Amino acid sequence: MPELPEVETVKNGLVRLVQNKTIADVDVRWSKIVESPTVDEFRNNLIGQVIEDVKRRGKFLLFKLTDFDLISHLRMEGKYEYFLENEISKPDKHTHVIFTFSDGSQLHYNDVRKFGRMILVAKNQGVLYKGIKQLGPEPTKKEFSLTTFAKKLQRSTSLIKPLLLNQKVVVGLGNIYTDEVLWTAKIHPQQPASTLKQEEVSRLHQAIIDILAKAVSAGGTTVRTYKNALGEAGHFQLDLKVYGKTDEPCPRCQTPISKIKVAQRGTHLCPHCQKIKRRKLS
DNA sequence: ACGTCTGTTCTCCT
DNA sequence: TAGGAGAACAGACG
Repeated sequence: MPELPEVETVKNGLVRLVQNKTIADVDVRWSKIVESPTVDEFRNNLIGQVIEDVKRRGKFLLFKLTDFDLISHLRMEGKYEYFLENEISKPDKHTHVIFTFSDGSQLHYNDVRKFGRMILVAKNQGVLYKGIKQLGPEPTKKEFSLTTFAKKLQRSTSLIKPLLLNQKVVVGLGNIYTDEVLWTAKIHPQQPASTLKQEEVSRLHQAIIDILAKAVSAGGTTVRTYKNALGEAGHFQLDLKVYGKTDEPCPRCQTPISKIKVAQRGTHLCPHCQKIKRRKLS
């Protein structure tokens, strides 16, 4: 499900719902969700811990506990759902982890495709976890330097779309926002990254910052099943220009949006606004 | 009924 | 070391 704006929205919901709650019990119903340590240690270490805060880094959630960091990645379809004691619903076959708090309320982790993962590490060691350590900057004006971005594009042999999906250059983009950002910057997804002109790099950089920020304000995008921790859909889907708009007119030039495959991912673009420019690879 | 599609990222291989 | 293919899994759709 989630790219950065959706994870940010889930994080904000979790802060409202479970901050300062004490974990009284943990039921792991699908053990592969817990990557490490063992399920027994995971459970034993979590019991008695207070959720002091919930943070986000890239698409990772970071629960800051009394003595541990709990890392959670939702991958494609992971969801958190919170229940007060008097309205707890029965777990279904997609409920893989249940946290019960000392006030009787529960937080369920649901994941139809079972791709999501949780990792429990020592306090403040979350940032050292491999998947987090290798992440690029957050897509904000403050963290995301245009000159560093330009240099990384220059040195890459990759096409621009797969490069943006790889979280090492900048975090937060997934398949939806990558298509949106490239349309906004008028760049073809299959343009080799090293052939972008300075002006294009600059437009792309700005589009990444702007679109992700706007999508956060809109509470994320719901195109299929995404819901935040409060069970609410996002509404950035109303602002999508190309994702899921195959054969609909481009909002800029009315040319029908086409859908192609790039790096095995469905990719939407305007064939008029986004043309591959034949340039020397430098 | 079956092949294809789906919001992610990790591992393996060249 | 970078980057492409395949894997992990389940369900919806035509």
